[in-house]
Amino acid sequence: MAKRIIKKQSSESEADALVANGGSSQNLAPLQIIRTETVISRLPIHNLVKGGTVNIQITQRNENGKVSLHWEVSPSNKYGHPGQLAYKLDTVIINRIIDEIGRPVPRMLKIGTLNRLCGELGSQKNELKRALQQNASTTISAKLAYKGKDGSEKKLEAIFSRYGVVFTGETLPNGEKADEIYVIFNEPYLEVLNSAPVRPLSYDYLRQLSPTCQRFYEIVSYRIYAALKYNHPRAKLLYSEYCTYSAQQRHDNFERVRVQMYRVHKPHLESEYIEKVEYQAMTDEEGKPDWVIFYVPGPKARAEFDTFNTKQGKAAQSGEIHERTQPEGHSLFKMEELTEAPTEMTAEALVKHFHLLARRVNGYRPVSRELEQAENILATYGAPQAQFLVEFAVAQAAKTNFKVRQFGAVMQYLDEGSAFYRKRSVPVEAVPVKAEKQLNFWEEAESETQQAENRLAVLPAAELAERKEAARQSILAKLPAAREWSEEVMEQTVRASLLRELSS
DNA sequence: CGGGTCAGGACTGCTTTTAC
DNA sequence: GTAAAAGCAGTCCTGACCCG
Repeated sequence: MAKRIIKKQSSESEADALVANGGSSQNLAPLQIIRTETVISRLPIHNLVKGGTVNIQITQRNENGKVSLHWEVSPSNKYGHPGQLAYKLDTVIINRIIDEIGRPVPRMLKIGTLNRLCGELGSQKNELKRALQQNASTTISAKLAYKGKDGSEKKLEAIFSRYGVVFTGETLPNGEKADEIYVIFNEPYLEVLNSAPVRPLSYDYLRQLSPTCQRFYEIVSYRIYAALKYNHPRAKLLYSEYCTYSAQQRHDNFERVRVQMYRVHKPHLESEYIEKVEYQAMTDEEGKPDWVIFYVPGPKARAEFDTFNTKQGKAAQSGEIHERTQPEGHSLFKMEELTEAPTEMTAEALVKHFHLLARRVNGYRPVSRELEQAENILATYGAPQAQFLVEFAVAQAAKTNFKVRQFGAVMQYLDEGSAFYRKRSVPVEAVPVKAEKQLNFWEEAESETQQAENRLAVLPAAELAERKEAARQSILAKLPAAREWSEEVMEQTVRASLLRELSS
């Protein structure tokens, strides 16, 4: 059986070829942009931390308690957990060859000789061979849903290894002797490679980074890209999720976190991919300390964004678009829940954004009065400013220890936030909240709100009416559109205002 | 070409020091 | 008091060399 080869510029008719030449005979000048699939590459497989063992197991449930994402990586006892070299091999060599070949990806890919790959990665031959064996022998148990590049709903439910390896001189499935090293993709992985959206990364940049810094770049680039696309000043990333998706150790002491992340951030700050890093303390659902990390994109990120949005990059954008259009309940990753901006800022999205930031409630279902309030804000201020106002309100409330619980509380900050928004040259900083303070924050919130409600309940009728009227006038002064609100919405907003007064 | 050995370097996590 | 940087120890990687 004759071996069929796909050249770099393969024609459509050749696309189903059994064997592809991954570039061993071609110039290996790196591409400026590499497009990688957006499903499996976002989840951790490799142990990038030296000196420690990692147990990669992620399970996420939706609001109904049903498993929406299961991801478990089981390395081979014989070859060990794929580490840094195996990671570089996947991201620098194999992903690049896949990108060069284009879609559909053939089942069998020629990746080169040990010597040449060693030259590319600067490694020893036996180490490289082991890295390939580690990648090939590591099994993944996955259950997840994703959106295909054609927009269709896809599922990945399988226990699989991504590919097998045939070394030089060994026998290929077609009976021939391998003249170089080949990887043979297994069906679940091949399906993802051919159906998942892709997203662009700067190949030159990721190549020069150390593995942990490269992984950070892969993770944060989604957020940076989104922040630039939607013209937001900062991108956000949860520390806990960074740790989960990079398989790095998670600390609960801020000094540890800062030092750990300092090293990860350093090359990106030096290269000006990131201009500024800020932390905001919070707690996760289990009450463990966590931090929202804000990143101000630097000139390099902007230049990258511009490149991706011109010539070569245009074709590679589908990935980042699809990641933001996951229908509710089908979100692949929890990481998406803190994305800087939904594709379209609807009233529902705005309310959800508020409850996520203010109360760490995921998948909140807005009630009608909240939707009405959000619609009013959107109509008055427009989507970008509306989102800013929500974030501003949450930050300002944290400053004064006001435990915002209802969307109506945002109304209190509209004029102040709007003034800040107009002076965009003056950045609104994240309000740093000490971890130890934050630990008890929400525990206190319940009782404080209850106390405020108790105070409200015992107010003399005359004083209550007076306070309500003052609050109503204040809201109307701040937000002329409030004149159009229903009585119920106005009542709720006034009530939120009074609770704030009484809890301070 | 594949594999083994080994000294030096790189990286990570943690602690301590320094600067403000 | 806090943030940034330096120092340290342990582990793993890297590159050179050698052998079959």
